[in-house]
Amino acid sequence: MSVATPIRLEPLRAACSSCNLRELCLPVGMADDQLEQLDALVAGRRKVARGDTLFRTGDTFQSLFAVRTGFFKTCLSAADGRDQVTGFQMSGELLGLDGIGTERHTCDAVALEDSTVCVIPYPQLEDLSLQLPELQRVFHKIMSREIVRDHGVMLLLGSMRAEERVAAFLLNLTRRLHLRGFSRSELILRMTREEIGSYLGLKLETVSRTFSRFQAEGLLEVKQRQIRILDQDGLRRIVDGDHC
Amino acid sequence: MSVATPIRLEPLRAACSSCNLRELCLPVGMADDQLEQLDALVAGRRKVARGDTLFRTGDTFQSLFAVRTGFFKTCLSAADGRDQVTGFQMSGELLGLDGIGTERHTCDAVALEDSTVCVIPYPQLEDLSLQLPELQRVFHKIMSREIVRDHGVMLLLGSMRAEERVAAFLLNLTRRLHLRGFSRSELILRMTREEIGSYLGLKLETVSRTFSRFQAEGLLEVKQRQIRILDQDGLRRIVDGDHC
DNA sequence: GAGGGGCCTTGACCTGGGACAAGCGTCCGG
DNA sequence: CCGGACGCTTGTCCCAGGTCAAGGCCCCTC
Repeated sequence: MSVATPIRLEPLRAACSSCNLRELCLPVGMADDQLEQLDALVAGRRKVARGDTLFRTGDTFQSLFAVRTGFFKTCLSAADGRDQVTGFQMSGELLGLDGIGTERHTCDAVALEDSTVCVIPYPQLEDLSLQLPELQRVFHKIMSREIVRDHGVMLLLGSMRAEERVAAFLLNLTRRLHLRGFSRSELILRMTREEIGSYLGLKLETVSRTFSRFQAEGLLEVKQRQIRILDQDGLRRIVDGDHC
Repeated sequence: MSVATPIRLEPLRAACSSCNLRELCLPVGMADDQLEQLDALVAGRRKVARGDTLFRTGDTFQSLFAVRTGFFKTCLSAADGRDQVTGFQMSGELLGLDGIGTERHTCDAVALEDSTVCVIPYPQLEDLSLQLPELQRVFHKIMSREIVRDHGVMLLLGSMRAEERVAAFLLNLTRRLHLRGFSRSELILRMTREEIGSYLGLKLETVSRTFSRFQAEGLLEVKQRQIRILDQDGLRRIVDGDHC
């Protein structure tokens, strides 16, 4: 019973060419022969247990990570202890782009459930993308989309009301989950109310109250972290500023 | 008197190699022979009069733009007319990175004073960066830094109080101006209170009141758009959450 | 230099969401 | 099966910042 489980040391061999995430991840749109070269690039997989960090602020930047299974948050901590969740990442999404500029990571990446990531050594990625124009193009697009996503979060934080923020958050999550084959209407939150609040610039009580209000209005069914969306259009109307 | 001024049609020839912004702009850290190739890349300059837009949401993306002289804002407009300023750009900074991902611009770029930009056709930039690893590296770093900057704005919008936001904004502006050889303590705002407010997630009245309060506390001297910073450390203390 | 239109400031009042506190559910380890 | 910890909900109160309104300043044009 109390025998320690041996730690898996052999790196799990990754293979983009046979990965079911290839349409969502770095390989998107690449030809088969190019995919083989990508396979050689990915250095292996790494498991990250729930609650553990994949990297933290200040760590020297060496690799990007593609989420294979599981769920992450990235968060910034200001000098005075303030904390800001800057994003939630699910399978197929890239972690670590923040580190390229300064060669150090500028945020913490924490697994919100047991997860695995593909490790992509950055120097090799740069080398390979000199050989594969298609890879370079995809990579630039991924970075650009991250910038656009961040601008969307600024819009949310800068000019939306609490209800609108929460509705936008739920719609965004379900959209991304749906792309991955999950239900459009049912989801299990992997993060606490406090983490949602930090991401949305709200206090956890406000998030909780907003969920309760949405439930009372028949938009949602909320049971702890299980959410069922009953009226997607209703949520959409809220996001589009229909609250008057 | 009423003779129409002829429009300058000949594209002003740009030359990164002799540009005094080369340490702040795309050419940062590149060798002389590489700079010559960059010169060939830059398609020319474009003037943008105060109030005019360089590109708008939905325009097809063709080029990046490096601000040469002047000052810009980028802003998002939500469906319901809400507006969010996502950034202010000054000389040496790149505009248009948002367009790479979708091949359309996702925000408007508006000149806040008469400005000139260098036009960098994006397909050529991609081609050239396959030839010049150094260019690729610099470009990736610029994109990554933009992501990090955006995360900083999220922290500001998500967890700072009005005073902290305004103080952080002023410090950020003066830091960037100082890099460009301007005074660390005096600046002229090129944007309205409303634009500052939009960027900081505040109403213009709040920005105005905060300026007045800072002035009353001896931190600043405010005369319309002319600002003189009297106590930089004081501002820094405010940003670091010293308000209790 | 008169008039007008942006833009900015300031005041008075109001409200959305924060702060604080109490209690509940659920899950986990012993 | 119990106890405790953590996360969630809900109530009450309060305040930072929003809203609305009234001038004031500055600059441009005629």
